[in-house]
Amino acid sequence: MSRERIVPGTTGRAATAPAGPEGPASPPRRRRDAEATRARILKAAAVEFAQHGFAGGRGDRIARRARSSERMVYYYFGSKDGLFRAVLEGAYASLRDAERAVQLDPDDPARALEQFCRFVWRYYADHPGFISLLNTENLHRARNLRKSGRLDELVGPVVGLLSQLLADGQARGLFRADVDPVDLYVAIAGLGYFRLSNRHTLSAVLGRDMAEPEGLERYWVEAARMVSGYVRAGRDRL
Amino acid sequence: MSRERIVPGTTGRAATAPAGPEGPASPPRRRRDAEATRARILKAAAVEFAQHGFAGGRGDRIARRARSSERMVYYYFGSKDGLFRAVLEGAYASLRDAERAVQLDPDDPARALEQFCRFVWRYYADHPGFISLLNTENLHRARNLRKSGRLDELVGPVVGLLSQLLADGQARGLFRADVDPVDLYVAIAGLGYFRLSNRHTLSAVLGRDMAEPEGLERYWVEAARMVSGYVRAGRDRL
Amino acid sequence: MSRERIVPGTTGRAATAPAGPEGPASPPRRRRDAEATRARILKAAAVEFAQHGFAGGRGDRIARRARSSERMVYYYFGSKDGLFRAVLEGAYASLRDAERAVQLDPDDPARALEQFCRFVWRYYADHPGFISLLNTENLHRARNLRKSGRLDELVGPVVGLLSQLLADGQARGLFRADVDPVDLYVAIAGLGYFRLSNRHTLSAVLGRDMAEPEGLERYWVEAARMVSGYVRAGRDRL
Amino acid sequence: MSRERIVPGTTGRAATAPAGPEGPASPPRRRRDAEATRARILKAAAVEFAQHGFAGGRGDRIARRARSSERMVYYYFGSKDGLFRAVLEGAYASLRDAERAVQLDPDDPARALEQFCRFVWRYYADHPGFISLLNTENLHRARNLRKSGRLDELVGPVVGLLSQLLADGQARGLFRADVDPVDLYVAIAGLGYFRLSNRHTLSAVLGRDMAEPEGLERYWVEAARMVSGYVRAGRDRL
DNA sequence: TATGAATGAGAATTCATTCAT
DNA sequence: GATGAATGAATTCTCATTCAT
Repeated sequence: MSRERIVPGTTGRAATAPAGPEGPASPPRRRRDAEATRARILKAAAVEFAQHGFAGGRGDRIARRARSSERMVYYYFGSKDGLFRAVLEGAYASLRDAERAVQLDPDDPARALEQFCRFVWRYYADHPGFISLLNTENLHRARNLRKSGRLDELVGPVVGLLSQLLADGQARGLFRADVDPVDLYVAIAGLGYFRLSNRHTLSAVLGRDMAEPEGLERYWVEAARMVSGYVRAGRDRL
Repeated sequence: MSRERIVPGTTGRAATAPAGPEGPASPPRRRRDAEATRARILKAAAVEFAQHGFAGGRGDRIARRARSSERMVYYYFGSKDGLFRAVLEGAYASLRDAERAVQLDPDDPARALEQFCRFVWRYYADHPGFISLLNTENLHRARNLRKSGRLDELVGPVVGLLSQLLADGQARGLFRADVDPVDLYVAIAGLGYFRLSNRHTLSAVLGRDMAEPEGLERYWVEAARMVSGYVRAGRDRL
Repeated sequence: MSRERIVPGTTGRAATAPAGPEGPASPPRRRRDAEATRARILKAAAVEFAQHGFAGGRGDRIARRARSSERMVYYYFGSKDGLFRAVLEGAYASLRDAERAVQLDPDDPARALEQFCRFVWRYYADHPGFISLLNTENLHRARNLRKSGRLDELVGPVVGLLSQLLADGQARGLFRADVDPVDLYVAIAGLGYFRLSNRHTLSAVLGRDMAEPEGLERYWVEAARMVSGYVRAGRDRL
Repeated sequence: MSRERIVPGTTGRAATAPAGPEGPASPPRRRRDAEATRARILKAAAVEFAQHGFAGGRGDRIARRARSSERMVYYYFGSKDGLFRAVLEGAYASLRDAERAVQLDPDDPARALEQFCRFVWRYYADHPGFISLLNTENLHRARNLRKSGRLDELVGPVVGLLSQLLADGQARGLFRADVDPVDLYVAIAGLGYFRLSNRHTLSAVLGRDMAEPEGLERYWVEAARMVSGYVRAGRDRL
């Protein structure tokens, strides 16, 4: 593990080369094989690590799911560690891309805040594998993330969005002035994350399916109320 | 793994029965040793699984930390699965015991609610291993917990306490009437859990140490406000 | 490789526990199994490494030759490195034991010198595996030997013997006074070592079997002359 | 390994033919590149095999050091075996070339003998990789050398030179008559070879750096005395 | 002449577990 | 109640090599 190795293929995202003047119809040339193989492995690994964690993740299952060989895993990613890191980076990159695409109502900070919450929570609900990956990475004390080198690139604009939104609301006298955006983000995230990340133990203990859509929707409605009420102006002295 | 085996020794907590009125008496020699060994293994395993997860947990490290042998691990717990289950049960039992001991102000529901939140959050802060164990168990879709058989016995009174507290507040016209205690519990728990369970990735991404005591305290103050504001009567229509 | 591991069994030589009053007839008790297994592996490894070097040595062949399993190799020696180190230490220990047992004529330094040469040369001829092991260890720049920790214990009295012998001869006026014992030892050793260590390439190139007993004996006779002539008094000015 | 394959390009030395009378001319482009690549690979392989032996030698390291690819290694040399053989042949060819160039004083056999020794010993000192290669080839029982086919071509005139020199000295009554040139050559070679080939273990055991220039020079002086004394006439009966 | 992708076979090492006493 | 010896079956990773272009 962790030995430095020369690794072929592109490290970045798959070739989304602009089609250019020759039109969009270029056939999948041979070269794509490499990237396709690499991508299949990466995807299979994401599933495997999400399902079994890092230590529990098995190379042969990844290879099988990717319709490739264990050998290719090492060819493209060098080590199990390297593969996990690539999966993790991919997961963060996807989140960042989603964050960049969020649409918040610029004219209604209160509405925008709810949209923000909904985006965060829905992302968790739609990406259970991401939650699992984060848990695994935290088990590792974020060592892969810290080693990544691409960290800057991977961090999304989410806190910035929230800051902006809060500033807007404050400027309009709608929101109170003493809210820390980072802490608020953590609170919002926690409200959505925990219910899903711990759904199995919670379901076992509380006797209620935590991921069931209607219950989840009801919960989100209340959680959004909690957040909205908290930021509302005129409630500072509580 | 997983094979059921007949295993000697008690499965429950070690006999730490207070000697009581019969005096200090000579300690039962042999039995004592056995239970001491078993307890050391259990503790060592709790540390190991918290640090490395289930799949990443190593029998030899557990044995070494317990100043015992791998052989003894199997002697007492039958399998790695069995050992993990025992650790998990122990963790839940400890939580339950703590929950049973919570003191909430019976005359001031608002204060009681804050005490409740503080208890939950502090428990997480004081038991990082418990968080890790829960994450691992959720990775396993709670299969150990569900298989446990002792589940009833392990579930603490925490939701009951919250329900009671809410009912008190409602009766006094302090709290709104439409709060679901389970969802509120999940929200409270999430507010405290996520920040700590994901502290390493959050710290890496947000550039702020999420477990640092002062920051944590400030966060808890705000989170408590969020919860208090949410349950307060007269805010239903929001 | 090289990870520290707890390794069972004695690290030293096999139990040559003095029989004591109960007589020498103690039957091979169970306990001996471990040492017997360990010894078989060690011997098999010595053969394997001598035949194929370290990198070319195969664990499965060692296991097969030892009538054991690869697993046991790791049980007893922790790693391939550890096994090689044990083999090397064993080889040096055997040499040291042989050196301790050399008999040199105390009354005839000239004769003693020839006995000394003969001992060294014969040891090489009788232990081709030792030569191969030394070559392998030199390929590794003696890293195992230096890491050994038991180095003092492993170095034999051979240079001391030669020094003594030279001193005796000088005291009697038989040997010249300016001979460096270490350099002389290296010269003597080289005279015997090279012919055997390089016998295959030499045989191929020179067209004569370098290890053939009669040719070897003739060579030794001449080499002994060379050494004797060199140390003889009255030849200093050459 | 070992499979015979049809391989392009010359097996012998790269075309370093002096341009001669036909002038400097424009260098043949393509061919030049190919041979340069081949030569770089060969050199890199020599270093790699000298450093790690045959089994320990790694194709990727060779490729990297040669600023080429593993693929090219196979393109030019067909197999690891083939590559090693080429390296070995190159090493012997270089030795032969050096031997052909030795200058021995034709008028002073005693001096010539010392020159001979010095040449042999210095060659070892200047070519530690050659020593390592020989050791590796002896580990393989000289199978590559024997299979080479170019063996005649590769054997240098060194024993012939020594024979001639001895005959000269005998003719002049300076040297004794019963010296076997092959055995003497082996003795001389051994005196120089062993100290360097085993320098690491010797240094570890004897506590003195065997390759340190001054110590080495002193040793050579004494070793030359040993050889000179041995061949001198009038000492036959010893 | 060159190269990137791919690979089967095997290597070292580890893991959870059991046997015999 | 305890232990040292043993092990089958993985598991990660490497190696020399070949394919297709």
